[in-house]
Amino acid sequence: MARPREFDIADAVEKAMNAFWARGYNGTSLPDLLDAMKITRGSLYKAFGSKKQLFLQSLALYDDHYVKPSVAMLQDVSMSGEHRLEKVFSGSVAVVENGDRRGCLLCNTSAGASSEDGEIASIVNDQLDRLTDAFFVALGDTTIWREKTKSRRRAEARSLSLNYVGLRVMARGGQQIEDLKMAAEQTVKRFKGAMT
Amino acid sequence: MARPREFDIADAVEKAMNAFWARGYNGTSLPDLLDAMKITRGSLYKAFGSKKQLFLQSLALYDDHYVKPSVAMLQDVSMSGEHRLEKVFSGSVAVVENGDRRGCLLCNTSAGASSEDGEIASIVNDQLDRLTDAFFVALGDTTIWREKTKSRRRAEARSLSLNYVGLRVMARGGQQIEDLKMAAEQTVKRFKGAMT
DNA sequence: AGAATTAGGAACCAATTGGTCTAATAACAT
DNA sequence: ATGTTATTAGACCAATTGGTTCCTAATTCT
Repeated sequence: MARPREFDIADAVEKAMNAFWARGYNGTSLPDLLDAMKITRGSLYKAFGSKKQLFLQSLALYDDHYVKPSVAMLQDVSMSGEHRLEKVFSGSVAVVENGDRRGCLLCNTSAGASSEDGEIASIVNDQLDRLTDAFFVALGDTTIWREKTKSRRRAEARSLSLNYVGLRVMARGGQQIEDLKMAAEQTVKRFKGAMT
Repeated sequence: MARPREFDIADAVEKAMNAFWARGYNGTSLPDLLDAMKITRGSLYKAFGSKKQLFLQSLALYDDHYVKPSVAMLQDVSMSGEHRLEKVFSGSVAVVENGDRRGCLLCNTSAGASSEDGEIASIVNDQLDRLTDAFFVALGDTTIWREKTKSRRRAEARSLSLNYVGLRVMARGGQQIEDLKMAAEQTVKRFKGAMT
């Protein structure tokens, strides 16, 4: 009978995800991961095979924990489209106000590891695209955008994605909270009215 | 009399800047830099002191070559504000169409090295802030935004900065050109009219 | 020619990197 | 107690990292 594993795989992946989120893929070394995960080298390689595979699993967990719930929220018709979209932007500012400047694992990776590894890029872009699609859905439930053509809403969803990524990167890069807040609020006006 | 230097400092810094731009600060190793700059280790350390100092000089060169000229262009009253702003966004898409997916050294650094080094973050944010200020100036020369309050223009300049950073990061991360283009064009509509 | 001074070259350094390997361990079955 | 099997522990590996050191080289001056 085999010796049982002493750690929980899902728990370990979550710890790795947080390490990668804080330091980026390239900036997170094996010792960093071992520290964060509280396991030894042999255990890490036995369970995950390689640093990259562990990163891919971290991206999948990020999807489960953050992207899918955000997409679901953006598609939740029990709330107005305005409210749903606003939650994304105000939420991104709120975490900074709470002292969390990690930004978004997808956005950080887009600017870093993606250009070195097409597989990573593909997975990251798939997640970002799903977020854009969810922006599109929520725009269809706003007073301002519901009556415009799908094509226009599609374009605006893409422009909102630029705002989202920009907001997350600027937050991570240390921009002033007041500036981030103002930028986010102005972005919100685009689907909430008062764009005059 | 000392032996004369065999390479040109400015030329070497430009080559370093391009290496850092392509691979990021942490992703660019000393051998990468020596290759790109065509000098030896001793020469690099003699001339620049450290990898970080070389990076700071690369950021300064990026400012001279890209940020200052963009700021000047955005403030050039011989063109309409609309035209100036549009040039920034269409130009960012055009370089991608030309095969250049490096993004923007500032944006990449914001998502990467900045969080590990406050000095780098400060310099990067100073440059980004100047770009935002230049957006503000150009907005004041657009038909749509010239008659609104400074406060509103300030907010919109910040929101446009999110779009700019998002566009550059998405480009680097490998997003489809058509999507980037649509996002940029939709962003342009915000100061060029036809936001209906 | 020798002196002075900085640059170039190449070896070296300690530390770190992602990954490998082997022995001991933990669990259950016989 | 022995056998089986996957896990853990910790040492090891080749390569790489940013930086240092020391000797040689290039230039001008006296």
